[in-house]
Amino acid sequence: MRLSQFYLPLMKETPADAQIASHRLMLRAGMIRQEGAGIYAWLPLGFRVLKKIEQIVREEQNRAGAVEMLMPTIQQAELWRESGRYDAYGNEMLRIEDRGGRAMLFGPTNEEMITEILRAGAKSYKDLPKLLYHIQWKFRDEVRPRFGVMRGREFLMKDCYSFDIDETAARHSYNKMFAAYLRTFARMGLKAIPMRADTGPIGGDLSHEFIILADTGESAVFCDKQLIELAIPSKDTDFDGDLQPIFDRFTAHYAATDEMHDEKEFETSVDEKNQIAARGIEVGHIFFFGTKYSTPMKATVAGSDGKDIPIQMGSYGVGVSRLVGGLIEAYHDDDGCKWPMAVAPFHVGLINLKTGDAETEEACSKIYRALSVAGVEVLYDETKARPGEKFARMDLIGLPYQIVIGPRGLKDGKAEVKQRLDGEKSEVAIDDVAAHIAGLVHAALEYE
RNA sequence: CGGGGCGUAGCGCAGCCUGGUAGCGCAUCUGGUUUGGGACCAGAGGGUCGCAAGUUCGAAUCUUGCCGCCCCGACCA
Repeated sequence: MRLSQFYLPLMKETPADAQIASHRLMLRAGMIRQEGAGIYAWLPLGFRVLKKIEQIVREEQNRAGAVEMLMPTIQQAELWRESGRYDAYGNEMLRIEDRGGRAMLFGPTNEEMITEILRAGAKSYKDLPKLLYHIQWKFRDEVRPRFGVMRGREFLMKDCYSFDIDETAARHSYNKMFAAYLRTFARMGLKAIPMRADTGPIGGDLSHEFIILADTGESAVFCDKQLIELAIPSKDTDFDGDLQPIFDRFTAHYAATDEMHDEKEFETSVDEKNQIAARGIEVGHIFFFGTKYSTPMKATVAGSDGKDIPIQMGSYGVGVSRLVGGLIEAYHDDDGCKWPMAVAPFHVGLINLKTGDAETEEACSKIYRALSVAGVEVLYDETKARPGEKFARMDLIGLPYQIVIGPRGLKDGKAEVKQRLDGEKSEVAIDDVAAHIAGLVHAALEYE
């Protein structure tokens, strides 16, 4: 993509409203534009990151055996009256009326709808288990939206729902999502730690929040350092096999958010040198809730004895849009974003330092074409801006690699390559740079 | 939802106290000089001062109401 064709409205100055790094940088880097409290338009650059994250989530859901579908954003109040949540949900639910005066709502979540869908189509225990998910915009009329997309009112979420015949089977579904989440966040370059979460009236040990550590995190978290070093389940994990060892391995060490924190247990069960007390951002939440919806909504299947059994359910969310902010919190410096390759809006930024110069233009064009052919996503800055401005904006948007072509290097047949993550610069022969970078990009996109 | 604050040009702000018809920096446009880390000179465009009533000869400025946004707290993917 040529920068002159892209839409990238950057801000040199910091908007007064943005308090935390991710919000500030997303505004400055032209990723989002606020359209209302907690409501954002995704500009081209931000949209590309959002889609990359969404795709990783999708691939890992699919790998775990979940099946994608799409439910609407607008729901009928009637459905929510069945579960009793229409009145219980409170002011967080955005209520709407259609022209016929019917009560509608903008979905804050989809348990009722998916239950209705399964109820209509699953009649026998032979139709279970099922894992269904969608990636859809939600709206929760938060009392206080803040921190940009980290805490918006409208947000993109992946929510998966499991349907099982009994608790044993439900635990297996839960473990699938547990393992899938470990992989999902790891692929984005995030260390997400599963932490015990409140299970409410259901009880049991089947609710976990996945937390990434960040100084600006919303809640205090406490965990054992060993958790951070555990190996993530590999690509060839058999999701139909026994996943309990994975679950056990990741839940063997202490990890809790402040509301579940037990200081005494923390101090006695975790070596002092391994005690981590930090701030965290919740990026995923998995939850087994049994028959909470299936019973009131009469979602049952016939068991082997012919008797109706309410379906055992769980739900599994990932905050896709929130992750964009979370990733910046984890990867940035004073100059801007530092995207991990897997979620970077473009893999490489190509800078022509002297637009209008026949030689630098020709060199850039060649590199641009070679990289494109190699499947590398390039943002090519061929604008007339001054060098300093080009460097600064490339740092701001944070593409993993920058290739800098100027008369000075060209004279020696060299291109300059800068790695955004560590700022390391190197010189590469102009004829080799495209292949060299393509190799680095492809290597960085490999995962286990 | 309690407490606090703010709405003046795309962004950041001053002017308001003490009413007299709007200004600064950055950005934008034109011309010129520059050209390896957010240039310089000269010129230009851009604002019904959030909205509505009221007070007044006259309101960005004073009064009232409404709307919007932000921050702290309680709550949440």
